[in-house]
Amino acid sequence: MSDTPSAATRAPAPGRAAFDRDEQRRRKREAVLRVAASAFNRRGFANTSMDDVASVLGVSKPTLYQYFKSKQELLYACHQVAMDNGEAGLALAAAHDGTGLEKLIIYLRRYMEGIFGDLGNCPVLTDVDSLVPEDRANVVARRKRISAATKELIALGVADGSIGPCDPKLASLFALGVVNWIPAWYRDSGPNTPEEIMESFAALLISGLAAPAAPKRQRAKAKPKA
Amino acid sequence: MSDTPSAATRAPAPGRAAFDRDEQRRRKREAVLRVAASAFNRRGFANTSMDDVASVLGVSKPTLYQYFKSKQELLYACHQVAMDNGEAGLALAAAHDGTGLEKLIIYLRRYMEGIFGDLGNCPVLTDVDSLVPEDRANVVARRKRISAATKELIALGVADGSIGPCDPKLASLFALGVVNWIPAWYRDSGPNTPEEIMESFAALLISGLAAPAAPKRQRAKAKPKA
DNA sequence: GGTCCTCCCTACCATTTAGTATTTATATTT
DNA sequence: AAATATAAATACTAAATGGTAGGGAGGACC
Repeated sequence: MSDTPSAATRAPAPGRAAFDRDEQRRRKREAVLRVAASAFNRRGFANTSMDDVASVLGVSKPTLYQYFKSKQELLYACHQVAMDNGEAGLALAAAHDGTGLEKLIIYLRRYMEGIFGDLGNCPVLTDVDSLVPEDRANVVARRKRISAATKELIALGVADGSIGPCDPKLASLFALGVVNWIPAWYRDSGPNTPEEIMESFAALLISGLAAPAAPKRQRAKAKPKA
Repeated sequence: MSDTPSAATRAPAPGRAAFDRDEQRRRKREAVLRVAASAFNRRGFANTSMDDVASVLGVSKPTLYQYFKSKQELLYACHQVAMDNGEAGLALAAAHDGTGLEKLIIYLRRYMEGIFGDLGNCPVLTDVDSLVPEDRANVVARRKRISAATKELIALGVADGSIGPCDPKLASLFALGVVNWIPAWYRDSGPNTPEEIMESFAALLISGLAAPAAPKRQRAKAKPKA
């Protein structure tokens, strides 16, 4: 106590220790999120208890509360990851210089990659109602922007002739439905790889949306079965 | 009061009174199911309490238990209605004499009609886990049959040339995803009528699946918006 | 009028589960 | 090595909610 242990002694590398700790903490937090997302996705948000999540991780429930202050925050984080994927796809599409249809497919591919990714295998976005009102408003608004951007992409395609005449609003709901429904049936142990699925779906979307007289009519080389 | 209005008037059809009672009971049961299905669909099964359902109907909770022995039975009934719609569509498709693609569209249209119908606006089929094990097995098995039939319809179309080469399994997941996702966004108060939606989606599915060189390449006469 | 029978409601119970208070172990710093 | 801060476990609280028991109101039939 003769000397207050503050400044001089902690100076050498006080930051690194803190950094390592923070890094570990960050990783643990992510592990919690990953497990929770997977469980929420498989069994539903309300059907998954915090004890369930904890037991999968081999820890006890209060531990989870060191990383997320509530179950709802966990759900909120899941929603954000999913929306991050959507926005990443939109950014990719914006960066690509091509037709509206091409942009749309680039976007949807990226979005699907997120869905298949460990973390992005995120909760069916249905459960907006379980969120805290403030978070809900946030999620709804952000999702609305993503939806609108999807619609705009399709409208662009219709305008430049790469997409056949259609109602962009309905066409976007069509495309997003296909993609959003994936978590409902996809299982890692299933017969198809994410790549096969993305390939097939992209091809189906392309042929579904492409303008009838489109110059290059792509179709995935499907494996004939019989 | 001199004459009890009972006997004479009731005598002619004593059975009718009983019938009316049963009929009333049946109607009440249906009302419960309708309200519950709507609530489950909107807010999720687990987020909807029996008190919620009861209060919408203006009755008390125990009353519900006169028509359904448990909340899970209510969910089971919802699943059955949805599957009834699917099977009705399959029957319609089987009765139609045409290409695989035509059959598929007939089936999916009927299925969508069910989804838009008051009652068929049924719970996202996701919540299989909330069912009693026995019911769950039943639902899973029946759904698997419907899924398989959908796949078969597509395989038929591929075989007869009305549908382009593709993996029938993935194509069926594609088509069912579009349709199953509808309850997630459709609202009666929305801008589009069920007919418009069905028309658009059918057109998108047709052009998405039809064989490239298909003789009659249909495209819905979309209303050009601008 | 008396007796069912049907229906529904007011409590109530029991279970599940989100979240917390308190204690114990672990690692880091001086 | 002592001290401190962090992390995690045990044991608990409180609220929500599925489901039930028992009673009361009203019509139907003798």
